[in-house]
Amino acid sequence: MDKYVQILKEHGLKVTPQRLEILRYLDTHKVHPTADIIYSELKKSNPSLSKTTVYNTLQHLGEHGLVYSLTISGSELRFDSNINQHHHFLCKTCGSIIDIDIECPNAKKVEAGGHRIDEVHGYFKGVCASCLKKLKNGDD
Amino acid sequence: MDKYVQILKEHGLKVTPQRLEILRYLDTHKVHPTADIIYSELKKSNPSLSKTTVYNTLQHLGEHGLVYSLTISGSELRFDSNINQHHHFLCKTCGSIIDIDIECPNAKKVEAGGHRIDEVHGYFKGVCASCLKKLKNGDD
DNA sequence: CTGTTATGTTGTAACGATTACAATCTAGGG
DNA sequence: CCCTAGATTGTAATCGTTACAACATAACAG
Repeated sequence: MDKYVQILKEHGLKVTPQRLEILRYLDTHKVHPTADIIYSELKKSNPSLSKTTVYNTLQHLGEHGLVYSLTISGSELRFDSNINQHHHFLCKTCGSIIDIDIECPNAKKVEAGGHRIDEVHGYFKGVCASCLKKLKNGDD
Repeated sequence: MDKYVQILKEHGLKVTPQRLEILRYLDTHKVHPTADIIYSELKKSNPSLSKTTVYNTLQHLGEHGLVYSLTISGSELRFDSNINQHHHFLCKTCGSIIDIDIECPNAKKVEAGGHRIDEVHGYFKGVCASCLKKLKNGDD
C-alpha cells in the first residue's frame, strides 16, 4: 500500500487525492513551505484544487501530529513535516529557514512551573552563513 | 526629566506625546499586548490617536531595541518591553503569555554553524498551571 | 520668540493570510 | 450499488498590518 495512504488510514483520516498530494508534497519538499506555496505547486497538476482544501488539510494533519506549523516569520505560517524536535533559523537576508538539529534542554524547567507543554519552538533570527559570505565578498 | 523623554532622546528619536504614551504603556503593562490593545487603551485618553501611529511607533522602538515583538501566537504580533533574554509560554486554554526566565544555551551551537544571530525566541505552548488546576477541579 | 523644515501623525484605502460558509461531490461502510 | 458523513470547492468576509497622501508639530536656527 502507498506510504501516504497508510499514514492517513493509521490516523483514521479519509483518504482523498488532495490529502495524499499534500502529504507527499510536504514529505518530499522539506523547505517549510507556506500554505500558498503548497497550493500553487499542487494546482499545477490538479487545477481544481482549492486553497481552502489546503488550509483544511494542513489543519487536520496538524491535529493528528503529522505536520507542525512554524510562526517564525510572523506574517504567515510555515509547515514542517519533520516531527522530530528541532529548532529553526530564519535568515533575514534571504528569507530561508534552516533546520537546527538541537533540542531544548529547558523544557523540564518550564514543566517544573506546573505548566503542561505540548509544543516547543526554538527560533533564531539573523543572517545565515551563506549570506554573510556574500556580504563579505561585496566589501572587497 | 521624564524617564520616557530621556529614553527617546538617548536614541535620537523625536519626543512626541504619542511615543511617550506608548512607551509608558508598554513599561507599565507587561502583558505582551497586541498593537490593537495598545491602540484601544491609549485611544481612551487620546481619541485622535491613529492605529498607524501605534504601528509606526512600535516599529521605530523595535529598530532601536526598545521593544521586542513576539510571533508566538502566529496570527498577531505581541510586544514586549522586557529586553532581557527570556522565553515565553502560551497557554492555549486562556491565551495568556507567561514569561519564562531562562536563556537559550544553544545559541553558541548555531553560531558555530557560521550564522549570525540577532534574535533568539523560545516559545512553549500548552496549558498553564492555573488552567490545569481548573480543569482538574472540573473533573470532580 | 518665530519661521522653517524634516519628521511625525492621521485617516482611509489597500493588502495578504486565513477563515466562514453554502453548494456540490465523494470515500467508504452497509 | 446506495447512503451519508465528511471532504472539496469557490466566493465572500475577516483580521492584522502596511501604503499613501494630507496635515500637524518638534526641534533647531536665527
